[in-house]
Amino acid sequence: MTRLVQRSLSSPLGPLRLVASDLALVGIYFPDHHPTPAHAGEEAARHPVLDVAARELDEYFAGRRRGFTMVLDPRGTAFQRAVWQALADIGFGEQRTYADLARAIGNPRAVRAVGAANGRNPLSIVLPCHRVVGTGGALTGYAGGLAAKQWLLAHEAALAVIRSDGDAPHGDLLRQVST
Amino acid sequence: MTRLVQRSLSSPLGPLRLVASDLALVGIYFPDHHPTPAHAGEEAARHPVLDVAARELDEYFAGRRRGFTMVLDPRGTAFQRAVWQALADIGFGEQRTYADLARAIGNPRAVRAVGAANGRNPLSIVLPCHRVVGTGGALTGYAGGLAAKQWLLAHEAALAVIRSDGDAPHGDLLRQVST
DNA sequence: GGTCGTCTCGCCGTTTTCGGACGCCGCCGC
DNA sequence: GCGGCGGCGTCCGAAAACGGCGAGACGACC
Repeated sequence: MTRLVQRSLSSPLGPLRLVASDLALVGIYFPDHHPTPAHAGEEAARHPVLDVAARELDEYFAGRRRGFTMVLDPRGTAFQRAVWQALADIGFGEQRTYADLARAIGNPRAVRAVGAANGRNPLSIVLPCHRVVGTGGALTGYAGGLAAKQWLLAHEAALAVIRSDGDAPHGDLLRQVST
Repeated sequence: MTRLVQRSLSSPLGPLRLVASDLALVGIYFPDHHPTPAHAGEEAARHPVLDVAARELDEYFAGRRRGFTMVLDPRGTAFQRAVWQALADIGFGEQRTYADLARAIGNPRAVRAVGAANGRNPLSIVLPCHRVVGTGGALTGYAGGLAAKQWLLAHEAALAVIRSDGDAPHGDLLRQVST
């Protein structure tokens, strides 16, 4: 396996850890990511992929970006990659249910397995597993914590519509959830 | 799945249970076959496949037959069928090692898997898994018990060579092994 | 110093076990 | 009735365990 490098990126959700191979981004992890990822590597000052990823994520958090262009290499089983691929089809500000995703990959009864694969998504934010919720609308879970999921959804919702009433309120939501 | 029928056949190795579908023979099992097969069905008085199988097995045990002609339908995974197919290429009185079989199916490192597939051979005797031994010559295992394997090998060895000194001695070998 | 045995460990398909980022259904409170 | 909550059933994939092995590494004997 090719050597991995990493870098920390500060964000509104705390310091994110970006991990890359020579060619592609393989991981984006929250401070206390669950389950704890195995990926690790040495710190890299200059790195083509990490540089792009860091810039685009900064833009995303600043509200100036809705999609990403860096090369991705999400590593997992065939099933997991199928699920993660389906994630990529969910547009900015949209939402899907776990059942939706199961149908999308042609395995409509694999609802729970989809949930598990979602939980193993190594590229949080870029592969938008935060846009997947329960059929009833419940957030149900997130590797970076439900508060982070809520923040991301609010962030996108605020930008997805044409707003006339000032700034997005999602700064507050982070506190709301952590009861 | 098509309905299965069965019949018991007495043999020098005890009563064998023959199982068939409408079209083909799917199982030949020893009295205390290990692992216990799932196949079961109603007793059949007249049945085209079972009739042929019973006759040919009788001839085999009597030393008047070296190959079989009935239609076979060994049910298993793709890998298992590949192994069982390779069994069919081992001639009467010959022997192969598990490593030989692994090479034969083009997967030389799958030695243990070959052993496992061998153990699941549903058509004992007809698909001659008894002709497969360890590299060192050890018998290593048999669904009908090592004594049965030993008996079959001796039975074939005795008939495979042109003998001038009377009858085959394999009746005794059954006792030898069960120490 | 061979050489035979025993032990260990790598291999690989199958089987079993495990656990969950679901979702239905029923109960309870209103 | 209606909505919300909680328990349980179900259904998957993932991971670990399991052999009908075999090659190599040691040790203990001639």
